[in-house]
Amino acid sequence: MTKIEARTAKGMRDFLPADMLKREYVIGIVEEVFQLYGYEPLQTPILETSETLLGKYGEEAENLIYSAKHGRQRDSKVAMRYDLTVPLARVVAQYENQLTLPFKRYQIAPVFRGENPQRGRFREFYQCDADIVGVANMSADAELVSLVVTVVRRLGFDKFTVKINNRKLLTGMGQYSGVPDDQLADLYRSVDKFDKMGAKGVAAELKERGIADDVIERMLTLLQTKGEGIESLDSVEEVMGNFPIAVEAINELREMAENLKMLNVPSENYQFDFTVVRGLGYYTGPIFETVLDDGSIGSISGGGRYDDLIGIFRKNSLPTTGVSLGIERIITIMDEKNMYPANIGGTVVDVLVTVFNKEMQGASSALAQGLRNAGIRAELYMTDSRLKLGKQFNYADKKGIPIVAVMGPDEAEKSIVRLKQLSTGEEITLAQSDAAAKIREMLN
RNA sequence: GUGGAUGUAGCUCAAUGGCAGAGCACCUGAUUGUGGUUCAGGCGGUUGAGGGUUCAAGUCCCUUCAUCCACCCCA
Repeated sequence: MTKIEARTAKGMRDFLPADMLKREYVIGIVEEVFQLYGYEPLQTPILETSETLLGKYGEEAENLIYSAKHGRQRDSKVAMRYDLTVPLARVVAQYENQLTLPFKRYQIAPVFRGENPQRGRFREFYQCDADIVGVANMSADAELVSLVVTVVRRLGFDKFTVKINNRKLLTGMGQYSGVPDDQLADLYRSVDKFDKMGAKGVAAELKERGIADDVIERMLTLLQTKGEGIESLDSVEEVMGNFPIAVEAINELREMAENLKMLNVPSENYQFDFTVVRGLGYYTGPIFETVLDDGSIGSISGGGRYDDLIGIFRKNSLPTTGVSLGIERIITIMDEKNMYPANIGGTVVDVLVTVFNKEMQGASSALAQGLRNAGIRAELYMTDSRLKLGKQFNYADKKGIPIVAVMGPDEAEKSIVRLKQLSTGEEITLAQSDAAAKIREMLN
């Protein structure tokens, strides 16, 4: 029989135990902070009806949506979720009578995109979303920024910035500069590359798209408006005070700034940056994304307001804003910089209980069960070959199990046990009834 | 979708067109109540796949597949 090559599909990954322990550490912090801010868990299916997913993300993104069908189906009527935001909109519309507004939910789950994988980018990846449905004012948007800052700080990052902009402001700038309405999308796409290409690169690309030189110049000057805190907002308002949509945008950002202050968000962790665009089509108001100051990877979180999305599933829309943490990128960086506590990774086992010989298996099993009942994560040694203590120690050492409990005839007879801490080689003998307490002490 | 790089043992990699190798890992023993070190031995291959050139191909040529990196886009 020919063997099937063991491999994962393109862009898909397995997480072995050592990786999973790190992921669970990161996800645990994210979830803890989400709950600290009062967000509730939600789970939705991986498969949604195609109708639910299509037409929400823009043409380019739509090409990356996986469809799914079973063997007896000719056409695919369902597709794999592309993010967690559209499913949320669906849920809100579907269960509105069971939900109390404002609805604050979080969801940590895999999503699927048929992109070409590269560093920190995969076809299946986890998103960690927190969203607020039913609040139109900026206290919601500011809370999300505060939430992101708290998560990222707790994970051990200190040099990072949440860049904040407003879709309405971009539209206003386009109108002021004289960009035709039908070219606004092109404009956004080019401006989005500001980080990589700089002002000159963006200018060149806009020119290529057929936008006039003087328009480009006005636009780029506005985009690059800089200033401490809300100063940049003042400067932009001076120029665009006559454009209602720009004024609306600026007022929203001012309101956000006030709220961020009330929430004590460290000022070095956020700034207004008018070059932030964000790709997804559904954003309508403030938008934000988080970048590490050393620029080592793309954004590690993104979000913004999408007041119209729920309206696709329901007669009246609901004001909604949300944020998504890019946990895969965060983990990529944390792996590279080894930002995990020392006790993360390796194994979950606290103690290995040895088995001296076949006759002694009962005594060892009883000890292991006793430890488990006391809350100690105990592994009972198992093998198909000859039982040898040396091999059992070797096994514990290789797996990174910190403590070995030696249980032999002498110990069984006297109801004692020998505990050995592998890191120090230190060994003590004590009553079996005291073992759990002692192990707990040795683990600290 | 576009461009570049790379595919040899489980992993990391060698091998002028001339016998497919090393290190690590794994298993066994030295060592029948104690791990990391050491020593001895063992397991392990359709050189990604298919075709071509040649007395001879891991090596050269063609095709194809896969992976990685970058672009596009995005978390």
